[in-house]
Amino acid sequence: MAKEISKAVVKRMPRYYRYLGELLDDGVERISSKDLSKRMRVTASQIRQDLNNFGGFGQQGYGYNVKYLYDEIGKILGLDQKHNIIIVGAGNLGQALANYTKFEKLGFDIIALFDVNPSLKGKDIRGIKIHMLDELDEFCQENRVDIAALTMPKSKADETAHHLVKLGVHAIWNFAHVDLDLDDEDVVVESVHLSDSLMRLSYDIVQKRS
Amino acid sequence: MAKEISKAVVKRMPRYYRYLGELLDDGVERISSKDLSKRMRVTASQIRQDLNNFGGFGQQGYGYNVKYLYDEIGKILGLDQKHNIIIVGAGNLGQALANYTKFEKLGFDIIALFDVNPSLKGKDIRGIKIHMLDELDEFCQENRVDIAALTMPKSKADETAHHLVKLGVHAIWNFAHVDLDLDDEDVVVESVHLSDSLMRLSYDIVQKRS
DNA sequence: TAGATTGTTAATCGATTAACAATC
DNA sequence: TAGATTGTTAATCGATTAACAATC
Repeated sequence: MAKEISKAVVKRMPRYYRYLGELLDDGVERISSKDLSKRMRVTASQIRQDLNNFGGFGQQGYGYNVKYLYDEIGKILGLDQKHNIIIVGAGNLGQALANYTKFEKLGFDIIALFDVNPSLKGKDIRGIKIHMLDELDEFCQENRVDIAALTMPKSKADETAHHLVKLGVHAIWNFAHVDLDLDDEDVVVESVHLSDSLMRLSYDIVQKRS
Repeated sequence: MAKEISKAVVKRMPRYYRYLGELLDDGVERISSKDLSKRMRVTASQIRQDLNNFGGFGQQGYGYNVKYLYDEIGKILGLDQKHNIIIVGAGNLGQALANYTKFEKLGFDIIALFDVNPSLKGKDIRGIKIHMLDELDEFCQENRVDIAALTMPKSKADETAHHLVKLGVHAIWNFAHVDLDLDDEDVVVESVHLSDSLMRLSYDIVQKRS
């Protein structure tokens, strides 16, 4: 690729995608960076700068075509292709993710769950089978797995992550409360640390009081 | 307060807390910014700058006392006090959060769930009662509610958030996929947008391929 | 004391905002 | 055409890193 795009910019792209989706639903055909900036409460300058990292999607005097921009951002985010997800750890969080239909609409198909708990054997979530963990290797060999969501206790997360990488999984969505040590591996990791999020909220609460 | 501390710094504090907790568990008594920087893969300079926003917790020639620094960061994050959480939306995600015992250890007690679904009436999660939503007002009047976690569909989130603020809830942990419009309200909001996170992962996958 | 390491100032780097020529 | 609005360069702002005097 030409130039590396900064993390700050990438982080904002899903939000653009969301707002454009809403505009699309509302039947809005075109929007200027100025109007979008009002809705999103960011500067118009930032919107134009951000988008121009990826290409010139607008037109002088007109603004941006909502449908076109929505689709282009979708492509940037890889939403024009399907992704198969497996969930490793079929506890409450894993099951909650499997029940979430929103991801499917974005092209992310959850194709299996895995757990060590024998009481879950043979069960399924919305038709998505819960496998025993010892079936993981075979499953990964027989199916394309694009993303593995890690929803098991943190003590098992690092080990499992390394194992998944060996099985050919190159993307990990990490919900365990550890930083996975995969720096040398050919893998991308996105972590969701719920308790970190809760602590930030707690910090803001304390600040507001004082 | 003297000076506003930047969001970037605050965002890193939970991570420091986590690493110091691990060091504490490992029986490590003191650590230098240099050694911590190696573990955390950040610069020592950043660690010292970050911490000095809140005070001088270290000692020249010695480093930082792990237990002391851990406790101090805990105080900064408000973990020295208890927080009562209610979960509004007792679907899969809400139930998953209620089942998560980690939060309790950090001082966050989930005291009730609420839902509109009558089939959940009278049920409980680990002894935490699921109430019907029409009991929300009364509950908030009779109990101290510090944080409301919003785990309902996004169509109801904004309305519910406003209602909660009216009931005296000043902190919202938002899991709905919308930006709550509470700018004029005296409330702090922390959002967890799971699909945004998934899209960022997807972006990284596409990038790695090319 | 001498070595280690902080707290803090200065330098660098990157990200955001402002401005405006290009152009639809 | 005239007005609107982009794409892009320049200016500003903020965050990170480097350096080092202070001091345990």
